[in-house]
Amino acid sequence: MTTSREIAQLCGVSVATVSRVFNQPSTVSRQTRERVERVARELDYRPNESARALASKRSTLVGLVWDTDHRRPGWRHPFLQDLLLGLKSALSAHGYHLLMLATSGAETGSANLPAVGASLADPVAYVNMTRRHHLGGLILIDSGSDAAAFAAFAQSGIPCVALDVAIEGPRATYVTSDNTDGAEQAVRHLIAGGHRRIATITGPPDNQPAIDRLAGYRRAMAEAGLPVPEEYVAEGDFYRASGQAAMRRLLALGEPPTAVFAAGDEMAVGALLTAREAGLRVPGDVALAGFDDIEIAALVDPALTTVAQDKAGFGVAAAEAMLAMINGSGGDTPAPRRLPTRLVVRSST
Amino acid sequence: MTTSREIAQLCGVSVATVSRVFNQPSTVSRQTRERVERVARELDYRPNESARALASKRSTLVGLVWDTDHRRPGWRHPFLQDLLLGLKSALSAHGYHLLMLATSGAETGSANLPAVGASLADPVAYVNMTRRHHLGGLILIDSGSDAAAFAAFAQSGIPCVALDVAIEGPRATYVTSDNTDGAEQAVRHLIAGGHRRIATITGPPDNQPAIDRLAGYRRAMAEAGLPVPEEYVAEGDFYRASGQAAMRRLLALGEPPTAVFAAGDEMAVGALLTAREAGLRVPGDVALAGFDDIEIAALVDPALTTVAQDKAGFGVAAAEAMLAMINGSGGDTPAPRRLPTRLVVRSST
DNA sequence: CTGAAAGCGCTTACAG
DNA sequence: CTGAAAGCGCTTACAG
Repeated sequence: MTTSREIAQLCGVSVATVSRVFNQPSTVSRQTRERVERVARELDYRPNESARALASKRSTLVGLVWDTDHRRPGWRHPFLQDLLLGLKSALSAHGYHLLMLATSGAETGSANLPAVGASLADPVAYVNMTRRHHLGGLILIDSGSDAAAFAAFAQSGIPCVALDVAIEGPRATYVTSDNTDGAEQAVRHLIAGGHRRIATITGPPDNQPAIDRLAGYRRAMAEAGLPVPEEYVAEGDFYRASGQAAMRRLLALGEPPTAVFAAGDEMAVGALLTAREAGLRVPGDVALAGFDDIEIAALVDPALTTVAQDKAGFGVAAAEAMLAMINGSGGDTPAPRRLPTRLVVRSST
Repeated sequence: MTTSREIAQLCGVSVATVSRVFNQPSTVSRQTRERVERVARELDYRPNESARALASKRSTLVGLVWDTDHRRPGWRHPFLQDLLLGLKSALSAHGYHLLMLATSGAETGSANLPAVGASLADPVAYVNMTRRHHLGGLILIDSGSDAAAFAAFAQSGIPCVALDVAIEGPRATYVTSDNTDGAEQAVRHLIAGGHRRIATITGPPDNQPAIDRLAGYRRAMAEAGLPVPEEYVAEGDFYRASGQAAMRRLLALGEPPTAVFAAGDEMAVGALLTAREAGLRVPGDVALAGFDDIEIAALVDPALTTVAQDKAGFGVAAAEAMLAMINGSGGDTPAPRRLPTRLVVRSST
């Protein structure tokens, strides 16, 4: 590994000048700058990240908080792969790397070293990791009910971008899909298909996207002047089994719905299975729409009408917000972003 | 952030002693050690990672090489989420974090700073990143045809663990499923079901798991004394569309197979769709088995018989191999691991 | 068993 | 525009 000292010697300048060429190029004369740049390129020089972070207190790392504790409900993210891909490529384009922060398992840490992993039960641990590594900020992926911990991060002053959960703080923002609008589109589509008895299967009541999707359902129903009897709002938890259970309850009703909007595709698939078991034709006897457009949505029979999110765009938007805060002058925290969704009509409606 | 200096002052010792308590505890008297440990715990002290890495030349980071260049064929990993989960939790348990290394996009790097991202076309860039960040090693995920680049990493002396691709080098090893055995199990199962005309849809011919699965198919066929006409080996690329195309070719044969083993579930699903289109009943007219046990395998109709890999165990095994090399005395590179697979019989056979 | 000192490779005021 | 110097917070021979 070539060091700044070697470059400096070869160019007949001090290491300070070499450093300036890469950090405040405008303060260096064009002549020296070009000389240093050329030699650096030839020797494939790049500053040592540990030294740079130590001296400048800023690294090129952005932390990812994604609690994978087995003991958590830990629902699988509907599109983690695309999300990571978007995050990573947008960060990469600006020279940043994504650090998946260790989460403390039961017996984290060696016998001697203090524990290294963090748990969302103890947000301070993450804050400490952020400072020890001089991370540029934290990207927060909700794994179920991390809102409280995320709020703590947001207050710490560390740049934070949360996905699908609203946070606020001096340097905190979030990215989400326009869940309300997406749900509204789906329910309007059902209404346009002639349905009037339309039920919904919701996500967990403390989950923001779930709340917003329910609001979209209610709004579309209200717009059309359709009633929403209490029993038509069946609670689920985004998992398939809860969709099955909710669908059984709906079908057992005196006046069962002729259409169901499930706030997540997994639940929609569960509802589909239950309808099939009950001998109902989909969409003939009951129409079904979901949310997320996960891979299996297109594959079940009948293929599921659903609301697609901009999966990779989600990651890109989060990365952009983070970079804006890192490079920004400080006061300019980006506003929350609400990405548009798109109704994908298939044969289940 | 409390520093080692503060701890030292509070304990009335030198920073050297504080450092020793955490790095070579046996060289410190029990009395001082306990005092330092207590104070450190009270102040929630943990060493600054940048400083530690700079001074010791070793960090608590392990790099993940996963090329996500859009221009690559970039087939989606069949179970990236579980893989990451396994990796992350096993690394976390030993205080290591996973660093997703930036890949150079088209225009990586700011105007002034040298480009930061690396491309597999230029393995040296990754090697440099490894040294600049003092990474403990590199975990290599193949995204299609990275074998050449991976071989270069393996020769660099950096601890490397590849997933599903065989590498060798002074400190290199790999983890894979027992693909041959898994395929053999699947094909034996078809044979046991009375089939004799059994075809296979393969993965790319340069892909190691694809090669091994084909070998397993051949072995099972040979064991049973069944012929394998050339046309019964239909090449695919692991994607669904290739499974459809291959299935069409197989069905057009003079003597079409009565059973097909696809070397990947996506292709098996493609084959299933094609069979359905052709008006064939599965498994009545043609039985189908896949490989991977991805989520949709259980969901298609009929549900797919397939070979399940130990998804999270994959990540754990890779992490363990890496940790063994990092903490090992040096000479002891772990032997490649071949994880057992498990046949999951469903209704497509 | 412990401390003083050098050093890891940078960055950043401070002078000039 | 440039350099000398201090410093970032640790670790690690080297003495004692």
